[in-house]
Order: sequence, then structure tokens, then C-alpha cells
Amino acid sequence: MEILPRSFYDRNAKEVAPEILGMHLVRTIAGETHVGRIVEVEAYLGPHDLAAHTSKGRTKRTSVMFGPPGYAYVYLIYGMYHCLNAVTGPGDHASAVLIRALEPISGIVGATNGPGRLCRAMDIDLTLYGYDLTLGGDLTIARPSEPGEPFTIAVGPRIGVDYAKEWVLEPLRFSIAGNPFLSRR
DNA sequence: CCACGGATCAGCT
DNA sequence: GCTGATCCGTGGA
Repeated sequence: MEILPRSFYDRNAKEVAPEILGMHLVRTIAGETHVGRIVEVEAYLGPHDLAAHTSKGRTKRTSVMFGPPGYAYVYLIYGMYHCLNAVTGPGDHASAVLIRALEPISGIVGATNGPGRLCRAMDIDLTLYGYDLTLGGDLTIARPSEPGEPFTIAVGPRIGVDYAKEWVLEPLRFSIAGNPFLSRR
């Protein structure tokens, strides 16, 4: 199992997003390891992308995205759910990839087909805001040692961004075609 | 200070 | 398909 290095994240979110499909999200809590295969993601490109949180400028909430890539951007949505992103680049480009769905591999309890649900199942909250994903610590992303079955990548518009004007239909949602653990819709 | 709304989900009709 | 839950970041006064 190879921990993805910072150079993996140090590219445009549009390039990183399809390549992160099939990678393993590894969460360690109190010595227990939970592993899920990433099957659905969305790219948020930067301040010019009206669907991205960084389009509102640099704030305390979004500050981690304005820094170097390879860190976790976790935020609270609708007062009840957390969402996990990996900050991408290049450099301090203020872009990120949202992890939307996982296929359970080991140790996972609860549903993981949706960004809010997977954070609940993996016990991901604001304490992991800004966590370095390249350390191989409590939260990391790794290339599985077994490549697994080849898959087709499905592309479509992002979910829940109706406010984003001309960006609503941008094909920035990537998923493993036909995977049974995709989020609904 | 106060008001607003969201990168969601579950439950009901 | 529609709505309520639930709360903090954000922006305007």
C-alpha cells in the first residue's frame, strides 16, 4: 500500500479527481483501521468556480484550501453533516476534490454512499480540518497494493450546486461506472 | 447584533 | 417529490 505523496495532489483538481477513484481512504481511530475504496468524487476548481467555497474569497473556514495541497478540508453542512475534501493544487490554487462515496473494504460500520454518510461512518469531523493526508496517520489516502478490476469512469454535473450559475452543468463529478455504492441521484 | 442559507439526509406523502 | 432537522460562517446594519 502506497501513501499518495503530496505531488499527487499538486495538480489541478480536474486532473486529480478521476485519478483518485479506486484509491483507498484509510481512517485510523483508537488503533482500529477503517478502509473504503473511493468510488465517487467531485472537483472544485478554485475562486473562479462559482460552485466552490473558495469563490467567496479566503475566510477562516476555507483557509486550508488557499494553502499547499495534500491536506484535508472538512466542513459542516446544514448544521448536521461533515464533508471531506482533499486540497489540490497546483500550489496554493485554492481547489479541492470532494469525496462523495466509498465502497466498504474493511472495518466500516454504516453507510458510505454519500459525503455526509461516509464522514459519519468514518468518524470524520472538524478535528481533522487541515490534517496532512500524506503522513499515513489517522486519515490518509493510499494506492491499494492490488490494482483490482479495471473500471470505466462516468462523468456528470456536480450535485447540489444549483446556485452556481454557468458552473451548474460543468462535468466535474467522476464516479466508477455501475458501482453499487454511489450516492443517490 | 441579527438574519440567512447551505458541496445533505431521512422520513413522509 | 417535498420538507424538516440543526448550526455556524458569512455579510449587512
